[in-house]
Amino acid sequence: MERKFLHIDVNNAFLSWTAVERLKNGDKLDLRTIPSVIGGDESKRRGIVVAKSNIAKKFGIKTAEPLYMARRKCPSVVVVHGDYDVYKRYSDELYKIFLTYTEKVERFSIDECFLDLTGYLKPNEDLVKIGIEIKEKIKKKFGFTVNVGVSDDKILAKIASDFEKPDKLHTLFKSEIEEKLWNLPVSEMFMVGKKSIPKLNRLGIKTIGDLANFDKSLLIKNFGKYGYMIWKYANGNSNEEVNYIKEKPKGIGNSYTLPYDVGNISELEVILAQLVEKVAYRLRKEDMYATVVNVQLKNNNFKVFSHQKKLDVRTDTTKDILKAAKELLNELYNGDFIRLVGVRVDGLVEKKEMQLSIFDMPENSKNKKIDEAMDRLREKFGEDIVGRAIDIKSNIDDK
DNA sequence: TCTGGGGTCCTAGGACCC
DNA sequence: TCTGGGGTCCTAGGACCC
Repeated sequence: MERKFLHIDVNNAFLSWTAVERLKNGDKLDLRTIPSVIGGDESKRRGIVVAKSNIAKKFGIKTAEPLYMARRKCPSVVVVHGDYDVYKRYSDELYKIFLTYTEKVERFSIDECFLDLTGYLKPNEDLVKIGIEIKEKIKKKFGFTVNVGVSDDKILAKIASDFEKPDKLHTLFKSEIEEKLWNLPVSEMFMVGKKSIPKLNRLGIKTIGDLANFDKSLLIKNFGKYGYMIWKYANGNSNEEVNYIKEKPKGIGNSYTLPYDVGNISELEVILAQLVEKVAYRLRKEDMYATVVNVQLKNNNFKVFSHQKKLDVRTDTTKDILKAAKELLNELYNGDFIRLVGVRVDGLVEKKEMQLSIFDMPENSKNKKIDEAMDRLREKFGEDIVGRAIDIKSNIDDK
């Protein structure tokens, strides 16, 4: 049976959502009508462009570039901080709308969903018409726009939604790829990033059509599995399914860019402890145990290095994770001036009643009680109630 | 007034085992 | 005393996505 996929992508999501929220709260200025960006706090060295208005884009401002560069391109650009809670709320509302069309909705990111409507359409319904209906409904209800990609292949639907923006619906059926996809430069291809472009170019691959028609085994020889994947995508044969059942995370991590470079391990350990608190809390909220702990540092030259280790016993306690993280930090730290510290737990496994006995040891139950008490404080007063050393530090820095 | 943060997947090399 | 080969596990690093 012919498959029926939609990919729906919010146009300039963080910027649009912030703009709509501000209008709702009585603001007269629509950020979408001026050169504006969502950006981080420069005094805390988070000064990058997270999202931009279409007008900002016309000035050549790019996502992820430093704000000072954006200002150089457009001195009058308005920079606004983001609000993740607002974004989460709009994302949830969208998801609810999509679920009225099919239960097969995959939340690919906070502002993108895949819908599988195969077998969900009545005989008189048409996939494109449904796409238009969804698009118009969102615009009317919320006041922001989306792009809709329509295809009989999941990845082609995603590529289609990336065509001309905003507020557009595009089809890219397998039968249309020669005409609509293959003439585009290979740099436009989903999953082809800036490291792969020159490598592909060196093989004579300039367009997506070149990629699709390139010798498969030669691509595999040069790029391994990755080569096979992008070759399939370019030929419209991803054959991927919409993963509508929410998967458990495989790893959980937090990282922190320090407001100033730190060249001293005891100061790093303070930050490390804060990050472990956060990561361990999120791990417990997922009802999972970690089997691997990873610590990452970035030095003042932006060189990233990391160490990880497998734990002897799976755990979800702050204490165990901190112990491992400290050991890793100590073997990792070489005296560099450090810009960023990160902590991740990996190899996550779901909690099962079975192993309770191992964790009922006196020492463990004590740690558990501490963690539970802290977690209750977090639930009650918000995450910031415990461990505020990071904030105190940056406040001092602001003075 | 220099470059965020959260993820997933893959690869290469070494250790270790049979 | 010149040394294969297959397999698994672990670690470090990198590419890509939003």
